[in-house]
Amino acid sequence: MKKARQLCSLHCTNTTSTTNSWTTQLRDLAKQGDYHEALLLYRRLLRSGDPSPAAFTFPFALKSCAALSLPLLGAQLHSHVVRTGSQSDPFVLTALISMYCKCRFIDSARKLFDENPLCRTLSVCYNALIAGYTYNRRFSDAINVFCRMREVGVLVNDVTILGLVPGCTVPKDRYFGISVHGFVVRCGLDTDLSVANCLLTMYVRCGSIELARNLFYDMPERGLITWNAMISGYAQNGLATQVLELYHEMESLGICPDPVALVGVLSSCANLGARKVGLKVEQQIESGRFGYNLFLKNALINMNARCGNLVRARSIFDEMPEKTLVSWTAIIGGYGMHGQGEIAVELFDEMIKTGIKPDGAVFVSILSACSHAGLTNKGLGYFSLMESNYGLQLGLEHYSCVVDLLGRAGRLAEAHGLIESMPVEPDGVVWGALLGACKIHRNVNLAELAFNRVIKFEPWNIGFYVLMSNMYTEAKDMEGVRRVRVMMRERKLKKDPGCSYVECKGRTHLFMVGDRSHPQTEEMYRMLDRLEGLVKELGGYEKTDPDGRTEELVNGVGVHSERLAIAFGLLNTGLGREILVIKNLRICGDCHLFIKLVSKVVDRQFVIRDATRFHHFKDGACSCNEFW
DNA sequence: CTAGGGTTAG
Repeated sequence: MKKARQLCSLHCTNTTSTTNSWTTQLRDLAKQGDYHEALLLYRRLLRSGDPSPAAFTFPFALKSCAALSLPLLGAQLHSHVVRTGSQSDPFVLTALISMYCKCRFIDSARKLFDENPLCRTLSVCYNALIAGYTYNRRFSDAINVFCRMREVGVLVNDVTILGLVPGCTVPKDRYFGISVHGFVVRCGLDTDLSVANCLLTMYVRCGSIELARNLFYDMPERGLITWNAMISGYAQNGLATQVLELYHEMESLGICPDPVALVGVLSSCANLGARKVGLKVEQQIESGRFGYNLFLKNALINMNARCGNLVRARSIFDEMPEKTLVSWTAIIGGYGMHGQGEIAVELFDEMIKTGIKPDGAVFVSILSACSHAGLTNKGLGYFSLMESNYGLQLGLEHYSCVVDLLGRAGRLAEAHGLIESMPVEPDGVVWGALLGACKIHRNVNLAELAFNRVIKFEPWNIGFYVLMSNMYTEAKDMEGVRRVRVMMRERKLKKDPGCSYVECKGRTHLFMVGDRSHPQTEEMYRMLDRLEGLVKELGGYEKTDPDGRTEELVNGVGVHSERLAIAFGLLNTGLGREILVIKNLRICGDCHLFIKLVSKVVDRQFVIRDATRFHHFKDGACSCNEFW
């Protein structure tokens, strides 16, 4: 790149270029995205003394100003345009409007549009203004311009639609989106691939995945972008299994994916804990056939971390010459997920040192990492810095992390106090975190309060009823158990228990809470008793946990599923081998301490894989093997 | 003037 620039400047200074070749060079630079260089060239062009040829280069120079967000230079160019009488050139006009819009000077764009009579007859000018309003998130203004365009009879074309439709971003916008879709069909614009892709993405963003899917299967031809839009659409809506299905369909049709598709696939592998597919994709990427970029590396870090290979995730991270905030968030979240909060903390501090400005997402990662590792005060420290030091808004997700943090540490009153002092209305997640903490520390009174709040927000969430019922069982409050059971029956909620999986000799074994269905059940329970003895003997809980939390191996409700998975793994896998435990960590984040302790006691390595959306496979543990 | 992408607790 540097060499190309040197060549270019040599060329520019040493030859007596004609206007055309200057313009061509400028255009090429702008097209390559080398906007800075393009503007330097433009300046030299001006200095060459002849102002009139500059007119041809205005659109490219303006585009560069737009890309670099240089409104002052853009305005200078505008006056230059006026001086040279170029404001009757449609290309220049649209470039000016677009420049102002991209620089967030939308009112200047509007002024220009209103004051220039030529503008009001040209599709391209309307298009630029509509796209500009959309870009500046002034969707209703965009709609108004679109309506006026139709009133005055200016031709609506594909680009008009492409500028307007992305303004539909929230579910309620989809009604407008649907009406535009109808208009598009009536005008015959629906045969345009980019228009169809744009509509497809619109449905995804408005949360109408059904409509997106219908459109996808109705389309007579699909381009790579169509496939990608559908894959990311599923991925963003949490439909990870559908992503993998679509990816397989793509493969069977012989369509070669590109990095965009693979990012969506990897993200779904991460959510499913689908290691086999993930590794296959990673190998394909390494073969170099599909291209490689930053997005893909971040997706690989995330996939490896969530699929149990934290070491690999770390090495990809370490080898990245350029790390973005997302890279840091992924690796910090990875360590947090595996209960290695200390490393997460080190990484977070290192990130701050390198001058990266943290955002809300990375704070969620670090707070939850602290929570899982019992680093309560460390986490509280970060929380207090969020607003004061980094000027970040505290969201519900941060409050829920801190309630979880305090709650796990047994500081239930403080957790409750924090909820009461929140400037925003707490939601079900926040109350749910308190409820979970009450479960760990057996505070039935506070649990009742949290339970009553949480089911107001998520009455359909079976997990909370099960949790409360189990607490009553522990407290031998049979009346309480009955009350919860009645509520569940009234609401027609069926038990949908959490589960863990362990891989052994190529097969995946599934365990529910308190499971006794496995043929080796007796052996497994004996193994757990032995482990409990060993851990207690070594004073494991007290020594390991800086905040003195305790966690029992077996509770009154039934043995946690990951414990069964571990017991099974210890019984059935060879010495020195890693035991892979797959657990829905979002439902039960408690397993880390246990795994850490047992890992020490038996001197074996456990690899945890997070299968957040694994329950999509619950129809049969075997079906997941196809993906793994 | 113009269609697709990574990270976030319970």
